[in-house]
Amino acid sequence: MRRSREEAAETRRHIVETASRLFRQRGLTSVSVADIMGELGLTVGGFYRHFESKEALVVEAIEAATEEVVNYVQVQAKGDGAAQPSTLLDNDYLDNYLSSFHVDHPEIGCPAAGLCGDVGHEGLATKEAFTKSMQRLLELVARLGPDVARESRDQQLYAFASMVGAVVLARATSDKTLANDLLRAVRSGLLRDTPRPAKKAPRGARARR
Amino acid sequence: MRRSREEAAETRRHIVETASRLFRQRGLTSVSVADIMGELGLTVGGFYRHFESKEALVVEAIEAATEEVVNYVQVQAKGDGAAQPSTLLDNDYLDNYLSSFHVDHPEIGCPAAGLCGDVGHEGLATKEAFTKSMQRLLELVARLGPDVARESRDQQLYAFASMVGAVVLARATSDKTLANDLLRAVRSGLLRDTPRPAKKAPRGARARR
DNA sequence: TGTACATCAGTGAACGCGCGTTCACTGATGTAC
DNA sequence: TGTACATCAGTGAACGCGCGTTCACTGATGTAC
Repeated sequence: MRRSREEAAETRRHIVETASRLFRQRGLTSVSVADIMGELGLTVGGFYRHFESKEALVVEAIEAATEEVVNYVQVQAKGDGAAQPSTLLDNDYLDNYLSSFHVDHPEIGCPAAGLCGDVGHEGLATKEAFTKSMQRLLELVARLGPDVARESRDQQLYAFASMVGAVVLARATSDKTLANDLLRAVRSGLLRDTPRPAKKAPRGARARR
Repeated sequence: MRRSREEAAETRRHIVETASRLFRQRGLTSVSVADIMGELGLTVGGFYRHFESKEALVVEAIEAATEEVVNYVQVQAKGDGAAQPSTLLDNDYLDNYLSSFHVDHPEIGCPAAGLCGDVGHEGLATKEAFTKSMQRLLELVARLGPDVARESRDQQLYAFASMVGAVVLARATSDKTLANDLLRAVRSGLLRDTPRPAKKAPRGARARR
């Protein structure tokens, strides 16, 4: 039953991809190793040829989910008007993030919004992976987020917290109207707010942290 | 081994109180019925004399946690300067919510922040209880939140999402500095933001939804 | 007020089930000659 | 290039454990007379 190195590597990738999807969709605790392997038509035993523990997979799944959304957002941004990261683009990004589609599809959505609740109850390794993910996502907000978030790190953190909060709360409510109100309120709040006096923000590349 | 009606009622209250604390601290899935009963020195079997299922307890625990923090915040507000709900008070409320203490003590903290991640993966009854909780907490924000949140429902939702987001993310990170940055950024964002032109908000009672 | 009996709060063991992890086994893959 | 053998990806059953829930049982409480 041995598989070639290529096949094994592909299996490993499939496990991480499936885990990253299922964890965001149903939570870290509610998805078992058997669920993930089963989704791939494999049995549990083989899992431990690839990972030391479930927690090790959680860490890689968080990394994979983060790469996935970072790439997606960047491709989107380049794809439709390479010249300048315009306000229009900003709004597309915000609209996508604060959409019913995002609320209804955590499995392909932001890992910060999908996992923040669970990660609070997990071990150090998981929290560290989540922290790295947050830092990557904050870079995205700095480069592609609403104008207000380009001003300062504080503005980025504020925008990020409100966006994640809106999506997480929208997912936790049974009231569709309240969910949509939350999304709309945060969207318009972010588009309206303008930081203090003037101090025009540089549009160019922003130093990585 | 039968207990008096009073004793039984007290046991029931103890179960709800303990559950409300443990659920916020360790999550809905990670706390078992046996954990809760064990904390009270009782055995699991007796649980079902008081509740139809674990989910029924989850619903009551959410309600109890909400009442608890609503009462606490209102008493605080009345307690130290009854005359007017002043800006100073607002800042106390914000400071408490966006504090390291709140991040480190979910068991006595905001149920929206403590449970929103879990509730997304739960059944309808739980989501409905959580929705009611959110509505109660939004009233608090409207009455005691930062000035900005008194202007409109959108402002309340925006403030609420950013506050919950900050606390949930702060709890999920292993980086104390990032956690504190999030709290500070949202706090100063909420205190800075002033809604559009002027349109002074009424300070008096606000209609319940 | 006193007695007989029904009620039922809490016990402790058991139910079937799923969890993360381990392990002997399989047979195709990879390697050494 | 061909053969012998070691490796190891994946299988399937088992490990000990904890889960939510059920149930026969207990004895103090509550009630009917």
